[in-house]
Amino acid sequence: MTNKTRERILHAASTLMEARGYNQVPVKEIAELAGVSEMTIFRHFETKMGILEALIQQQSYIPYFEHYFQTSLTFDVKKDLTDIAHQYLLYMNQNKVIFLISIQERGNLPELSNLITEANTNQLQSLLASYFDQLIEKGILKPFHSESQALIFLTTMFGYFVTTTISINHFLQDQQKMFIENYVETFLYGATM
Amino acid sequence: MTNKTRERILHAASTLMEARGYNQVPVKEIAELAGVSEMTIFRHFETKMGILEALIQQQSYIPYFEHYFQTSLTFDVKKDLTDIAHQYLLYMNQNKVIFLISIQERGNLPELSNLITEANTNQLQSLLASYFDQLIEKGILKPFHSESQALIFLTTMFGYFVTTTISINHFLQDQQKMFIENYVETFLYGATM
DNA sequence: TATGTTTGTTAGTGATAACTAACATTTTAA
DNA sequence: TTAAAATGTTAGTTATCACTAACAAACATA
Repeated sequence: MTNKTRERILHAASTLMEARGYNQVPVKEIAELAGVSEMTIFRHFETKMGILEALIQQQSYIPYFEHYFQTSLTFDVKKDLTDIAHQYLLYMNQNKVIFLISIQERGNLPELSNLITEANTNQLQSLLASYFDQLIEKGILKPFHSESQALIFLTTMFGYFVTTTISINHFLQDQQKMFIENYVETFLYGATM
Repeated sequence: MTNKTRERILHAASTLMEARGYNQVPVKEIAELAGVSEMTIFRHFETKMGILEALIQQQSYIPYFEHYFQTSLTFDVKKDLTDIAHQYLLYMNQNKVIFLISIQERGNLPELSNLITEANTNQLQSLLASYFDQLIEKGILKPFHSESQALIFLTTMFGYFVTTTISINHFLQDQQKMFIENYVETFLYGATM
């Protein structure tokens, strides 16, 4: 039962903190939603911060983008970029709670922001850039600065992620496919005639 | 002296809240930075929320993008888009504190998010879309769905804004010019040969 | 059944922070 | 100079909340 209790607590914490952040969710309320007593939480996690740390442990799964880039590329640019965009959003949505809390607690836990931005930019960006470099060599892409273009591509997807994350219904989740489709098209072929 | 005191308080509050948000900044600390006593703050603003409201009043200047679109367009697409991007970032940076707090307080003050996203998407997006429509008619742009393309363009700039806002030095401020330059280029002419 | 493990209950501690009250001091302007 | 307005000081109230202690109840498993 211990394990299920722990999961219920983490799930409750995640739900509440996604909506209201870390500081604004009292432990008592997490306990209520999880259907356990407050004491149980402290016995499991010691401190409130312990809950957050467990959440980070549980949610910030660092995907092997390396693996993806080594195995799943087809060098059909359109297909690849579309897929990368979806993969990226999948990853970011899994880290949504942590992302939101990292903004909120940026004063207290600056390391948290890095968890997101590290993987976000550093890792993915350089992988994407070297993919672009390969395409440049193949004569498919223009000989631009690949790092800059990777940054542009990921920045757009990041903007999409943030928009869907902070505003409830600003644009709907099932518009995602269309957004990516349109964006990849423009990114590759431009808006001009 | 009243006016200067008020300004000093608001300035101190803005500085501290930009770094650490609303809840995590005690009134006492705002008083210290402003060089006034805590009582003075309460005499000026009644409650802590009063400070935030005054900040919103002061900072969320809603720019007349309409005016801009009516007067400053040259229909040199590259030039226009570059300029629009800069204008947009200027606007967002003026609302930076409010943007950050709106994420943090999204549980308590959901209306706040709208201040940003309203002007952000609704107003600017449709203005940009109709600009695109004109360019499509002129045969300069492809006959795509203008709203979608406007969304893409603004989403990228929004992503850039959020990145520079939440991570201290993720990419530097003076890279802005280059980022916009690169992005406009790719947006217009695409990444492929 | 017996025993150890997990959970519940209750009452309380200590820290923080928003906000108030009352009075003293300084500053401003006529 | 003098009165009013603005600010400072201090001491305290109240509420919230993380966290603890001690004991009781439920539960699991051997």
